[in-house]
Amino acid sequence: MKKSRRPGPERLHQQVARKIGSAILSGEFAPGEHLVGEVLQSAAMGVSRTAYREAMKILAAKGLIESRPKAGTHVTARSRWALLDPDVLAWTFTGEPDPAYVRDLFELRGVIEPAAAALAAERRSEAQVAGMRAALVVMGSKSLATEEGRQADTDFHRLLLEATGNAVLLSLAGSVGAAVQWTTHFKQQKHMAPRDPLPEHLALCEAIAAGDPAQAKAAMEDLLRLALEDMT
Amino acid sequence: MKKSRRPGPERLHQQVARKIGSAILSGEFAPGEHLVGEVLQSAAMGVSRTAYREAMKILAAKGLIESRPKAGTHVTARSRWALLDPDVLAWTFTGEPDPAYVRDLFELRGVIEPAAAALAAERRSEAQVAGMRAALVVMGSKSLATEEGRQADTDFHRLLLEATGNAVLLSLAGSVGAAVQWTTHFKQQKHMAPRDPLPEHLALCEAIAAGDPAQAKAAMEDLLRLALEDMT
DNA sequence: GATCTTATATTTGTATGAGTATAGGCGTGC
DNA sequence: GCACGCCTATACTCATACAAATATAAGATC
Repeated sequence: MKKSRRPGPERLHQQVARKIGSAILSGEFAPGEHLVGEVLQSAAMGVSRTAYREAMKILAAKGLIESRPKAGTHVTARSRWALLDPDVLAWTFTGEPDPAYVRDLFELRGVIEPAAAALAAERRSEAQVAGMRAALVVMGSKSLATEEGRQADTDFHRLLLEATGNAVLLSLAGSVGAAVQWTTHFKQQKHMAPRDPLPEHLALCEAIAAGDPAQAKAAMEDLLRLALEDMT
Repeated sequence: MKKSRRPGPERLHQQVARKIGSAILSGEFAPGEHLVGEVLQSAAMGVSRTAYREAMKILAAKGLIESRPKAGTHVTARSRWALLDPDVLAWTFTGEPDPAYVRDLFELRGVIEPAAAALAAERRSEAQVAGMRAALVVMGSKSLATEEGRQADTDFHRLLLEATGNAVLLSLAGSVGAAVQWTTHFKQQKHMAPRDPLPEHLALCEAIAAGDPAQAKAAMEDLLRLALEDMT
């Protein structure tokens, strides 16, 4: 699940953010719990205060923690966490993901993507249809077990969200896409052979190409239902 | 729009993050554009490199920028921005918000909240119903022009999302809620007297209390349609 | 005795300067 | 023309010192 485009080594402050972030998301640090001070903690981890503080700023930016002078740093309430942030998602899936969390994720997907499919059917351009078809051709030749196959799948869903012409929906693409990638990753890990999802994708694509919102929505709902059945 | 619970002064690195972040969101720095180096920029803003770098870490955590040694710091593609992040939202609304952006925001709300209302109708607890009713009582006594009235409105929608039992949906609550607050803020600024939205809220609340998903969804769609009519 | 005021100590925030590591650009050589 | 390795710009990391803020406790006042 490495990002092929950025092979650069993980910076020190990113490592620290990942460690503490994973600890928070795994429940090792509960909401409301106070972390030990910068000086002690950075010394304990063997990094400078600068690197540690920059990591804290990252976590604070994602809503996981909150710091104030004298009061120290404490984990915020779960409702304030940016659960759809790509990093938070990745940190969540470092350990065993909470089944309820995966369920919630698919539920959200079930809300967003059918509506997005309907919007895409209304507004898609010819170029976007061509792009989606091209992605499906790749999916047809490569399996989802390959990196290229998964990339084509992700591309297809991103193109669909782009076709909605809604920038906010598109900003969810990275999140939902990442979530889907992680779940398929787990699917692979458990040696479950997923069904070939190509037919549903083709039906969806054609509904969008035809400009039929209702049918596109129905096709997406079919696709998600079958994908969820594969999971459980 | 000040957070009454945290009156503390804005830290220096937060100020820097807000300034640069606002500049990015307003289009002053276009995606792909390179920012000048740390040393020069921090000196130009009259802050230390420490504060400036911590601000950069915040912006990077929200997906707005990306930094690498030698390559420098550049603004990332818009599709990678966390547009639903509370800070990003606030920075967006410091200037004149893009009408298309507001439209996209309401469109997303139109996708999420009806589905959430349906889920809430199925899963809400009695305590949650009581809480929602209490919020509506406050809304009935105080106008939306008052801080208490707006707070009650926000509370109602947050309780609704809590009642879905979906943590990911709940994490969107802060974002969508903030977005709604900002738009009503603009509504007030333009001296438009919004209609009293209480009747629709009551109908929605009763549908959820009755455990009727379809009716709850319809009631929420009514509410949003009327709210949007008020805006335009 | 209760409440407001003030002092203090602790923790995060800011500043500065030095040194390291990464990677883009450029020249050299093949 | 192309591949390789050096050079240098830039962000990254470190160490240290000082400033600002604020929760807590001590003190003053009613």
